[in-house]
Amino acid sequence: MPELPEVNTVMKGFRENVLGLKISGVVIHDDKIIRNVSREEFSTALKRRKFVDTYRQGKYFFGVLDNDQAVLFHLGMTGDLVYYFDGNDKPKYERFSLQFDSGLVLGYDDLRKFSNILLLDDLHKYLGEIGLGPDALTINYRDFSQVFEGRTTTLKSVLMDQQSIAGIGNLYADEICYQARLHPASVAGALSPSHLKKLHRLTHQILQEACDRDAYYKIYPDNWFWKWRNDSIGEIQGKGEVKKMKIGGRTTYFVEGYQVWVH
DNA sequence: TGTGATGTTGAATG
DNA sequence: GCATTCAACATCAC
Repeated sequence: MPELPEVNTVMKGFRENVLGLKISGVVIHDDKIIRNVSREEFSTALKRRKFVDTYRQGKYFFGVLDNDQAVLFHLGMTGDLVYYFDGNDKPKYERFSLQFDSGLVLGYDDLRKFSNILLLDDLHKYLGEIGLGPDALTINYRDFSQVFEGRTTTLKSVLMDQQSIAGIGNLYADEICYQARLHPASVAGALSPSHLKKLHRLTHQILQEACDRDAYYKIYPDNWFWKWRNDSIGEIQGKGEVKKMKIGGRTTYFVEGYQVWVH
């Protein structure tokens, strides 16, 4: 689920619900869910503190504490934040929860446990260490086009490479390729400046529109590829047949003939 | 029933 | 260095 717009929406909810509230308790159900410190260290660090800010780069979002430490919420494939007052509303796969003075509980729900939850002293230092690329919403054209230079892999693989551009996952990569009318298996380094300009513009546009709609795909624009990107594979009127293939190990949908293969 | 696929990523391999 | 594959985990659809 979570690519940049989904993470941005989760972060918005976090800001609206818990910013400024004092943390009164921490409950950890799964010992491995906090990856870099023990459950005791995590609890001690958070108790009686407040989140005062958030930060996001790509799919990585941080809650910043009032002592400048930060908690990374990297949601993996199935991570989500759930807010409740009544213990009966606890999500099914809650791995840990934070209790606030107001009685509100923030539950961290994660079925598949691919998430990365870290307690960090310096979030920007951490981002440097993992070499995360510039955020896909704000990357400028020069940086964007540079990451394609000399690359022999596919267009889609570069779009999804978090060290090149942070925030694009499987679904939005397909959407960008479709709207750019470029085949996702096009050779990245073979794309012309006009292709790259179009890709850069669409990346911003698509992710921004998705963020504006709070990643609620039911209200995505009608002309998006989104609704055809499923297994009831058919024909898009006047464009071509919807096909499926593996690119970079990921299931990829595209419209044959409509999306030009540059190589 | 077993098999393969699922939005994430990092580590291992070629 | 770069590109690709697999593993981490739990569930679901066929």
